[in-house]
Parts: sequence; structure tokens; C-alpha cells
Amino acid sequence: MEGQGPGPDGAGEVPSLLYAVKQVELAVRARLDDLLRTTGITVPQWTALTVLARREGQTGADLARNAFVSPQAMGDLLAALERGRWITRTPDPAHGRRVLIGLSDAGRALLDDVAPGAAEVEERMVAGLDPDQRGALRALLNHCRTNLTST
Amino acid sequence: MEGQGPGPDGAGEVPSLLYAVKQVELAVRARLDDLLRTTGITVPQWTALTVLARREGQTGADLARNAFVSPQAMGDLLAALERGRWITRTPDPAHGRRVLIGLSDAGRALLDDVAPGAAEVEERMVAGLDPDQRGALRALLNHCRTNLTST
DNA sequence: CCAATATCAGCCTCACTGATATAA
DNA sequence: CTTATATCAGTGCGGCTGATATTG
Repeated sequence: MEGQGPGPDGAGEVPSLLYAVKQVELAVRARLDDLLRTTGITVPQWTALTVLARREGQTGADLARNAFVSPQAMGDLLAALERGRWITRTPDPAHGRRVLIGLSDAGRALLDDVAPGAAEVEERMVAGLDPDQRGALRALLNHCRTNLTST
Repeated sequence: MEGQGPGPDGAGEVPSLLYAVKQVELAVRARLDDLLRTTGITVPQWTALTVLARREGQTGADLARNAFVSPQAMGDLLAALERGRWITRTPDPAHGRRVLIGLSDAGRALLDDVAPGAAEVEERMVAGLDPDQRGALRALLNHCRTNLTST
């Protein structure tokens, strides 16, 4: 039962909303780690696949911007996904240099397979919240994301 | 201006509240990376220091549980912090095996130094939200955290 | 010439598992 | 004997910077 400590004792004053976001994300990640352990892909890889499911035909650079990482980091992650045959990479016919990323059939099947478990994690997270509160949470998070990503 | 794509197109149905949490955390992390770039410590290391600032005298195992990582992972992180002289490690006089972690003067100074920048990141994140909304965000996040960490 | 993309090379932090020693 | 803690060893993913080639 930690957390309601005696309060400020000097150094640094923790910005506690940042900490709250981090704690939720850590707990979500631990649950997703358990969920994905048997699938052969990692949480970052699964996340990239879900982004692709929303829109295929993005480039590695697109995905890197979406995930706030360098193009090289995303390139390594995509190389791992390609080794596992979860994605397809086809040169853009219009643009000579770009390579468009898509989901393979196996990738689509994997997402379908994992979806119920992921939905369970989300349902567990928001258990006890009514629809209005869930909507508020979504709106607040989107607001924060927009604030942080605008110039 | 990407992200408000045409919506569901088949595979997997992304649990979008999990995605929203992840996106906010990614954006926060990118800002904190910039903030900490000149200090010589990383975001995970800074996070551990802020946890210590709230309560000193925890063991490595305590900190590992708080951060949802293995004791070994936290041990590595603490070793890096000790090499940089940001923390102190003193054997527990009562328990022969435990080692209690504290902040060094340099660690406290570093937190004080970084605090204004971190507060700016948090303020930027919640800009445009009134006090009630900020309170709601905190309450909702704590609710989610509790849901996910309970057995 | 310049901007964007992809890719190669080297490096490092921070996770993991497994095994071991010690102390309560 | 069991449990908790710390630590050593090996492994690997997922980040980073820098440099380079190619395309528009």
C-alpha cells in the first residue's frame, strides 16, 4: 500500500500525471507481454502490426514517425517482422525508393487470434467505468496526445 | 495530419484505448528524452530516481516490483545509476542481505535541476484542461492502474 | 543542390531466463 | 526447508548516431 507517502520531502517534486500515465502503460505492457508470450512476436512488433491493420501501404518512415522512433529503429523492427513472415514489403510502383508495408495472411490471422485477449486486457483496464467515463478517458488521452505532438 | 483514417478495414480490431494510452506515453517519452539528453541519464533511470525521491530506503526488489520488471533488470539499472554516483547503496543494518537505495546529493541536485522541465512537459500535456478535467484524468488513470494490477 | 527514404555498421540500455549464494 | 534478496552469466530486442546510396 504505497503511494500515499507523507508528501514532499525535498528533491525534485515528481510530476505525478506523467507518472500515472507511465504506470498504466507499464501495467498494460506487462499484461500484453503475457498475452503475446506464446505467439513469437513482441509488444512493439504487435503494436506495429495493429497500426498496419488500420492502414496498410505505409512506408517504414511513416511508421517510425507514428511510433516516435528513428527510421532505423523501425527498420530493424520491420526486418524482424519480415523474417517471421508477418508482413509483406513491396516496392512502391510510383515512387522508386519507397517500400510499402502490408500485412501478410499470417499477420492478419495473428491479429485476429490475439484480438480477443487484447480486448480482455482493455476491458479489465476500464472495468467499473461507465460509458461516459470511458468516453471521457478516450477524449482526455487524445487531448494530451495532440497537445504533446503539436509543434 | 494522419491517424483519423477511414476506420475498420478487417483484421484484428485494435483495442483503441490501449493504443491511446501507448501514444500518450510515447509522446511523453520523446519529450523527456529531449529534456534528459544533456544530463547523462536515461528516462528509465530518471523514473527510478523520482520513485526514490518519494521514498528512500527501498530495496532493488521493491523498485523492480514498482516498475513491473525483473529484479535483475532493476539491478542493472541501479548499477548504472551507482556508476554515475546518482544513488547510494547501504547494507540494511537490520537485515543482513538487503541493500537500501538512497539518493546521493548529486542525485537530488539532478532531480531539482530537471524538475522544471518535467513540469513543463506535464503542463504542456494538460494544457487546455480545467482543474476538474485534470482531476478526472488523474482519477481515471489511477482507476485503470488499480484494475490492471489487482489479481 | 536538396529533401526524403532505405539500409549498413557499430554501439548501448534495458529487458529476459537460469543458476547460485546468502540471510531471515 | 522455504522464502526473499542479491548477483553473476548469457541472450536478445529495440533503441541510438553516423555514413551512404538512391530517388524525386
